[in-house]
Amino acid sequence: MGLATARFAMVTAEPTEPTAGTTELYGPGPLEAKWQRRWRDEGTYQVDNDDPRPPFYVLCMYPYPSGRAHMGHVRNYTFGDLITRHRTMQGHAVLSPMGFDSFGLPAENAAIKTGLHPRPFTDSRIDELKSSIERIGAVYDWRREIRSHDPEYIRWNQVIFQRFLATGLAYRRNAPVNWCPGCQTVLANEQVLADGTCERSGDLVSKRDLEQWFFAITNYAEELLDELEGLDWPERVKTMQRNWIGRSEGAEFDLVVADHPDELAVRVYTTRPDTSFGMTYAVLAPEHPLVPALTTPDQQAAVDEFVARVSTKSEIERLSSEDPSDTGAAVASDRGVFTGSCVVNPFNGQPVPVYLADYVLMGYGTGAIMAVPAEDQRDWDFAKAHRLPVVRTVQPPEDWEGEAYTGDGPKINSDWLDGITDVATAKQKAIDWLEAQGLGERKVNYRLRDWLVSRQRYWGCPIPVVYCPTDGIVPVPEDQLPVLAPDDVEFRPTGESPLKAHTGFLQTTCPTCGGAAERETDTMDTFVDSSWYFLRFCDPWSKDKPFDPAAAERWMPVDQYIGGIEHAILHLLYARFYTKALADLGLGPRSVREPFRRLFTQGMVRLGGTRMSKSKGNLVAPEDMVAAYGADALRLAHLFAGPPADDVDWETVGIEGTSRFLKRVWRLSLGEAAPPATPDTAPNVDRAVHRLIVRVSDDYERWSYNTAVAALMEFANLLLRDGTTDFALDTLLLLLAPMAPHITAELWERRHGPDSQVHAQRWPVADAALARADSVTMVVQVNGKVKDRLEIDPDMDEAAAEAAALASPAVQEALAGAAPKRVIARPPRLVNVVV
RNA sequence: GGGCGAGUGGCGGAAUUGGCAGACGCGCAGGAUUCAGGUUCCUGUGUCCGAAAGGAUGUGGGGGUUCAAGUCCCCCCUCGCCCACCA
Repeated sequence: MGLATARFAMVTAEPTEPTAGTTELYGPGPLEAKWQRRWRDEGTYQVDNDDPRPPFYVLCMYPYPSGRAHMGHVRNYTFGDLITRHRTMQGHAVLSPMGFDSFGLPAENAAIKTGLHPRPFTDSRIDELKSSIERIGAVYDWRREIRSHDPEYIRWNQVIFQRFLATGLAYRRNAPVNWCPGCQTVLANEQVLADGTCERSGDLVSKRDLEQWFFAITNYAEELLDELEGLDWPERVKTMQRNWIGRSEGAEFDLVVADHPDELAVRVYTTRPDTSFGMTYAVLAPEHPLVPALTTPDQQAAVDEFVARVSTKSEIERLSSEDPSDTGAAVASDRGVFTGSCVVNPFNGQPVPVYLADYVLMGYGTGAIMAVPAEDQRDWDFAKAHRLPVVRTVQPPEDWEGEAYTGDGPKINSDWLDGITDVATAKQKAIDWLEAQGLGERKVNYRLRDWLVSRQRYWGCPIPVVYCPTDGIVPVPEDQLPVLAPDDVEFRPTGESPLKAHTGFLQTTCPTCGGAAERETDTMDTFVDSSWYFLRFCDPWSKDKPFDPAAAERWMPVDQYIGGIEHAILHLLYARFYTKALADLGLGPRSVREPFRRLFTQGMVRLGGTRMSKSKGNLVAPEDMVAAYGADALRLAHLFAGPPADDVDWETVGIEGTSRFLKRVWRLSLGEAAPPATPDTAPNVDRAVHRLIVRVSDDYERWSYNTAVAALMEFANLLLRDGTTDFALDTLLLLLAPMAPHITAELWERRHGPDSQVHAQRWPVADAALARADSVTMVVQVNGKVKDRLEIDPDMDEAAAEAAALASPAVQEALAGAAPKRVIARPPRLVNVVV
């Protein structure tokens, strides 16, 4: 080999090169259309449930159909598609379905604005998105397509709901919700702005108690937490879920109300039972049911005023400390009020005053706490504002300058707990004592709350129940499902579901007694639709049940799930809950308790530093890029831009580079860019091919597509220098095929004839012996500075490497006669001579 | 306030186990081909000194461990994301 030879070969090859006029230039347009048509018409990526190959399930989170694809979609589906193609080449039966999360607010809002019914609006958006997904060459088994608003999908959604209802997993209860007086409807937390106003009407949102539907996800809190352990998910996502579930261990016990005619007790929850001797007051949530009983006549006016004020605050506002005026005692003092009553601390028999405060939430624990200002900063601030005493029960370190001390330390001021030197032991002892006295018990609490699933919206899956004056809540029998919303409704900007005004839908008969009854007009949260679509994909043709558990067992769990980090909590948690619940109900396979074995969260596409989005008006249309450079170049540009998990800024994505590379591959493959390798260069090219297979295969496994593309570029440059071989060109096409599927399909066909398809080939395997170079460069350092580079045998041992290094003239010169103090030989990479 | 990341040329990034920092690409500069533009090809491109050979320096800042640190440890700075009164 050698540069001189290669250059010479280039020069001699020149006269045989076709002139510009006869060279067929790389023109991605018609070629990509040809292959996309063929994949679709031949059903290349359709896969049957009885396929004998080992199964592999790859899934991108199904999209909300917002019209033509944007760059985020392109990035997402490029990853999914290349995995589908790569795993297929590795011999798997790859299930790669696609569907659309087609219910939701935007279509309904558009209907209110334009009068166009959400269905045609949504269907045309789906068509647009679907065709632009196909235009980037992403392939799916379209026979399995799911649309959330499909009546068949609605049917099974409702069947599952009925099973949930029958087993108590779905229930209806009064709950404090965000109520917008302007829209006359309930809002999701996400629809309430940070300042407590409605995102649509701008009105101040208040809290209201309303009957709502819930799913008892908290039944699964423990399992949802424990089974995170075994999932191959990004640590970040697992941590977010752990925090969201929020397990805490502590104790619950009663505080008896002092001097009260009735025998009343307030139950409190604490994670720090060891600090009980430091309790100097107690606090109830303003909504606590004992508030009326504990309020004394002289405090009545103050309590009423306080409760009224808190109820106008949204929960978001209450839990937020973003308001800068929220710090300091002056403000804290109006965040609570004395009830006039006292409760007795069972640990020391002392009465302490009972307050109401907005920092205590009815929805967590028991809605009441014992307050220990010395060991809780919130209690400290409140105590200071209300001039309540502070009693430390843990000795802070000598240099402690803070206020509440929450760290470890010896117990003080705590009677029989004094002398214990650590908090953990004291906690256990305090709980043991409570249990022995029959006052309370050990208790685990979760921050996670039951899932509020009802929405006062039209464009969603109807909740299939009726309300009968005699029979109460009656589920619509399964043989009458699906309950579908009527089309002839009027969309008006009242904020209320048009179903409420549709008497034909609203008025019905009770399935039990046959009397007049009213239908539920609420629909389900769209997160319900996305909580089991991946199971339906396994058997979307099922006519008698949501899906066949055996079919689901074959494919599930999803081997590779791909989506955005924005779904790290809600969607992924709900989907996990559904999978467990369906398994327990016998609707899903019992062996599958987790839906997604491996999760990848890809980064966002930004433009000029901000997130690309329609509302920001900074979209770069992928179609323009596809038209100018082709889908393959666009896919490669996304892959090459950086690590898939990182955000990318479209401004820095160099589609020029990947476009140039593909043109080069085109000319190389057609024998136009470089001549065949000579007997001198061929062995080197061969070794490079084997090394390339090792490197690129490894990069695919570890999602390092940017370096895989770099390796392929480097290899193409090598062929340009050293000449081509058939083996080199074929391997280049095979390794590139999942990432740039069109150009590789075309070039493979040209090289091997119409009966051979690149995507049907097996993924190449390197010969380790041939991948081995027969000489490698070893660096020789003196005191850590590079003095020489030696070409050595890759198997050279330490002694030989040391000898070779010391024999180097450059090293001898650097040593200047001095004897080496130490020689560190790490062949074949490096030798360091220390003087 | 808490948690998790990240900081490497003009830019995106590479360095998988502590072992030649800057692979690959963009951009830029010079050259070849071309009537010209585009395309394609070649050469150069961290910074400083130097005509060159070569030398010095260099991964946010400071310290440490090591023959050897972008990588490990400690402190600090900056940026990003998530959770934010959960008792």
